[in-house]
Amino acid sequence: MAKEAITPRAEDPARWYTDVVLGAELADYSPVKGCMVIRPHGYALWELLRDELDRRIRATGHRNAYFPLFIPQSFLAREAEHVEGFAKECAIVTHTRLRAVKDGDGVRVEPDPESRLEEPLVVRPTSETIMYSMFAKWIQSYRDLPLLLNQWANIVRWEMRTRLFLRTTEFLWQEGHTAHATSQEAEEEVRRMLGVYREVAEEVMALPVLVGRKTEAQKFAGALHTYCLETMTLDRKALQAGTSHHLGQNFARAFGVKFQDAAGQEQLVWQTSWGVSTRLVGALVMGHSDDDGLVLPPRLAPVQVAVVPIWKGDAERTRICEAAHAAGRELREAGLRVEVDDRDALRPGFKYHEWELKGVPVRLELGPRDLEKGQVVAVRRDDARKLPIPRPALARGVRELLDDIQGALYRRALAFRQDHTRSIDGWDEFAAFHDDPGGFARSPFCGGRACEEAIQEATRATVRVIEFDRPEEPGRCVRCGGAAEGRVVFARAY
RNA sequence: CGGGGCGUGGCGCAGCCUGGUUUAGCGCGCUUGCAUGGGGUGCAAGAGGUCGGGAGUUCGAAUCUCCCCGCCCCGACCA
Repeated sequence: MAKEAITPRAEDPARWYTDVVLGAELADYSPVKGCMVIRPHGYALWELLRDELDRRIRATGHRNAYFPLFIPQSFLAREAEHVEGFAKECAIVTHTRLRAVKDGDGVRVEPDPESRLEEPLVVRPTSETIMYSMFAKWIQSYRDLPLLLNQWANIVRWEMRTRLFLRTTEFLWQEGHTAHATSQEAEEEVRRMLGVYREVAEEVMALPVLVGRKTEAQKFAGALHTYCLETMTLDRKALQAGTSHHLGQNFARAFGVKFQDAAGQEQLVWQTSWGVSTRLVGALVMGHSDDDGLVLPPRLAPVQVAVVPIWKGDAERTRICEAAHAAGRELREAGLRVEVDDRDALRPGFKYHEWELKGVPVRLELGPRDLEKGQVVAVRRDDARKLPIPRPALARGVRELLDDIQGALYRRALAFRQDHTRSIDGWDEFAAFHDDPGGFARSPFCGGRACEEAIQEATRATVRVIEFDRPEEPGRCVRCGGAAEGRVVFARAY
């Protein structure tokens, strides 16, 4: 029977996650600590996700641009909170040349002292500073506003502890940066883009998310306030899936991003920034996969359908493979991403496991018996159910199946989150909850920073989100008993 | 940065405590051939290792000692 390729989630969620990512060939460890190689299957997934996001970012009026990887060190220092937030995780370029030095029998290289830079360059941990230095140059008049830019880029944050996709030293992301004439316009922008993220998360990734505001302690360094999406992983932790910041005029002041309004008055712009990253791929794995490997929502699966021909002997092989390729062509013409697995020397069972490991939503089995009956046997990745589809209705049948799986994955994830979300008012129950079942605790919170720290100290849980749609519900803070306006969501987080 | 674990063919490990019958072995994978083919296929033949690095102890080191390096996991920090 089956060889155990993957550590069961119940046994060790951390290893399970790593096993799924490596086994599905999404990524691999790189020679550089904390960095990863995104393999073709993982990159294809990212590209599909990127396209979904990019389309919506453009549709909301933004244009793509590209700013440099390197930022003058002094730029980071211009906005006080921002420095504090990022100083501890920056990679710095100090030299521009290597030189070869004889070392015993061999040669080693070292930075050439002659090439030391006068001002070191920081490898961008995010691009606010370099972008806004340019905004200051481009924006003169209220007629130049709003400025709506987006950039697809890699960034580097020197994290102490990394995990494939969820937190890597270098990662890929999209960062939107906008400038507006009024605070209200900026606020609308911040919420609009959060809505875009929510739509992609829920409709494309089939991941239900909570949306709302971050506390002072959790917001972006340099922002007025931060909005976010939080999703629940299958080990019941919270994972921040996207953020959208109202930057106010903090950076405008620091970089002199000013415009003349219609009345001829000079004013500082109001700015926003928002981003999602390759972490979303991790969220996807953490949100749907099982002990057999990756489970992908059809809308993002690089391979939506794997056709596995089943034959006995050479004569049959030709016939069956022909039929399998014909089915594959038909599905491709219907706009689906299809792989026909006609590899010889591998038995069907092996292929089943392999495609399951890679998360392919639908597998089609086509053997002599099916050919006879004029059908194809479809097998769903999400619940392993098999159902025959009459050959003439193939494309329509598969499409419907994919749509059904997309919906089922969302509902399953939503039910999981609901099952592990609890309203908790008392401290003892609250403290125990995060240890034992774990999940999201909706609890009254006073909003105090010290209180939040004390809670984290005691339970390792933090405020993940103050939901937009929370009911007004005066109560007593779960920790200090002080006045609380309503409940916030607490959880341990990635 | 603290705690734990681990470095032995591509991957996973055994051997180490008690140094020498080890020419360093096993499973998986890989190559070739034949058979097989509706849930991880069988047989046969092969390729592949300076035992993480350095120094030391010893007649002799994968095995003992010291130093260094790297990786994974768990915490503090973070998208």
